[in-house]
Amino acid sequence: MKKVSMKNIAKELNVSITTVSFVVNGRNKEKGISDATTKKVKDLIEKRGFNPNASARALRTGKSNTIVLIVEDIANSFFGSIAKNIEAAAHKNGYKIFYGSTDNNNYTSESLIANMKNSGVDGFIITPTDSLSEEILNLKKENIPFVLIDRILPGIETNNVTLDNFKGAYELTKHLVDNGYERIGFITLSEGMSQMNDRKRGYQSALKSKKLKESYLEVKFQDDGLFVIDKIVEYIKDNKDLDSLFFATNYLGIYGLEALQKIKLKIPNDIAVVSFDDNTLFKLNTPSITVASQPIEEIASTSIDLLLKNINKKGKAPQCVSVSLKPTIIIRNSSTKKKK
Amino acid sequence: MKKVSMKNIAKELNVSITTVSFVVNGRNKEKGISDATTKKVKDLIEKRGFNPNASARALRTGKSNTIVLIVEDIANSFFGSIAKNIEAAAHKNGYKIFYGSTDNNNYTSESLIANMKNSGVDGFIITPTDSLSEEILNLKKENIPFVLIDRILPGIETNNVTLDNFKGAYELTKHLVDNGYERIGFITLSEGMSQMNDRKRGYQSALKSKKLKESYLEVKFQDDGLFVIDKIVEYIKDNKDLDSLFFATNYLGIYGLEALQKIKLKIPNDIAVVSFDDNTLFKLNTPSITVASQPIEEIASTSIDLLLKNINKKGKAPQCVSVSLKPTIIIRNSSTKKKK
DNA sequence: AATATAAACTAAATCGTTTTAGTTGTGATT
DNA sequence: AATCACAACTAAAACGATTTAGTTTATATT
Repeated sequence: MKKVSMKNIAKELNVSITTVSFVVNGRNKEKGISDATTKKVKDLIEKRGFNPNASARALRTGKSNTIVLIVEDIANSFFGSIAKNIEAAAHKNGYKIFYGSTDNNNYTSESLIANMKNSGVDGFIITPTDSLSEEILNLKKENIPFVLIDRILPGIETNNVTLDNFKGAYELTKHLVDNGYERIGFITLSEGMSQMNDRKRGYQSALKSKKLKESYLEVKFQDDGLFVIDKIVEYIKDNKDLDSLFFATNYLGIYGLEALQKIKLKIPNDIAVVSFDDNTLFKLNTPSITVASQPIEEIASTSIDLLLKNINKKGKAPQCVSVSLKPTIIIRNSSTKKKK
Repeated sequence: MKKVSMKNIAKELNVSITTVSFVVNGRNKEKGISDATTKKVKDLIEKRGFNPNASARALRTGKSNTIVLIVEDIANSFFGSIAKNIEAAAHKNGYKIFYGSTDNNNYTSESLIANMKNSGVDGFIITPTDSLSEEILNLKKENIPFVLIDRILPGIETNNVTLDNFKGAYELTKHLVDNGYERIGFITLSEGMSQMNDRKRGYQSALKSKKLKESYLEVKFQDDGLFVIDKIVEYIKDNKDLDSLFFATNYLGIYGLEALQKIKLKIPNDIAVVSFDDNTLFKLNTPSITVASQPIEEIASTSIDLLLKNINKKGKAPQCVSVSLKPTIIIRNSSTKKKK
């Protein structure tokens, strides 16, 4: 059961390794290998079950047909779905995918990128953490193709595909306001990532037009779930005048539901709820939750397309393209008209 | 911005490539490189930002520090969480992870494994589809380390870590019976994967001791969600005597909740519900759903440990070890005592 | 002075491909 | 008979590491 290489095949057939290589890569016509020889080689390859060694190929060509997907958390349904879609497209195009979760930790992100870079990957799709600028600039400098998703690094020009977070948050807030809610609490992360900032701006902008007061609870991404739930409970108790809550991201929304369950507040009569990001839980919850939903398939397909385009034109002018996709507001039962 | 290789470093310092290699791999003491030379090399490596080329290394050593994780569906929270935990352990041990989703499709699984095999990966963690025997036997024959998770292939001895599915299903069914339910519908997949078969046997065994009648709905994994929901609705309507439902896997449970919502049946008064696999939705649902929960961290850590152990003892007697982990029954409000 | 021992280092082969710059042989053209 | 064109093929370098089997130099031992 010894390894079968081009060398073996060539020797057994009394042809050169070059010939075998040409046939393997389908360049036999182009390179003037006769049909007879081509067939001979193909047959033996089939018989011996030969498969080219990827490391040797990558070493020689400098191309590994591998891309890296770095997300915040692969166990989160939003990123899981993105990963699923990106995977499908990648495999269809002959690429394999390394993945990694950052947990929004900057150090993790850095070492993830560093490690992968050494592995000679062809490109990156990255959900950046907020202080990843240096690593990202390095990627640019080294001319390694990459695209940022979900959020960007302000001040750095890159390929990126994001959501129009401002619009989503504005419309979600506007929906609450239109339904008569006046004290809307905004629960978000304290880390200053661009998508969160944009959502905050959207919320603020919608309030400002009606001259309503802002109210915030900020938690850390790293905080333990139970701790976050307690924080939310505390926040609600400390702000009795709140008539509605806006959760800026899906897991905050889920923690929020747990918190409200814990203190037995009824949605929407005691307090209305809206959240960013859709998922099955929000759809099936009693009551179902109003959300700003992201076009996951589109995010995935756009980003992988963009990356592959960049990989293939390697060397050419590395133009940066920014894609902003539109959210869909899905109105459900957690935010029905406020009863006076 | 040209590539920096050992060759460059060596030339610049007037030492041999060998010396550089020894230092890079921390074998300087062992190989009798003087402290002065070692420092000199280390300093320049730092200065130039040298990183060894992974392809060259893999080509020469036959080891790529890469493993493959093949799951049913990375977007499913169960597999997403497994992936997250495996990833953490892998990275800690210096391994990168390729991932792939099979969607329970045999052809996809096969080509996934074939592709990855050529990439010279060090090992596999696989959620096998039901007719993957040939590929798996090939892996054994080629002496490539792998471990099966979640389910096994009957008749093939492998490394594997699974749940005691019989026990979980038995206890979940027993719980329903103890609470007075007598007509329990079992909703499962028609594909004959081992974990599903075991769950079915557990259900049957629990019914048999009380001489209760069995009742089944089988759907295909590939079926569209809306179609499955309709099937469940139809099944309930056709079997008016059902007083409870047992969903054999988490997404079936979720479809089940959608179906019950659609026809406005109240849990547990109209019909009780239990499901395999826990998740946030089941916990937060109104009412919360009774489940058999799998020890995800343990599944992940056990399987990666087992795989790494196998990779490291390569060549040694390839003993097959089977680990069966215990489920936890979490009793919630969807299966309270039946009212007569 | 010859020899042994140890410390510090290195030349070159090797892994399995791809690719450049050929070579060889044959038949047609002058 | 010499030249040319073309088809069919190939030798060998290169990619960037690891590793074996050394070599060289200095010091200690007889």
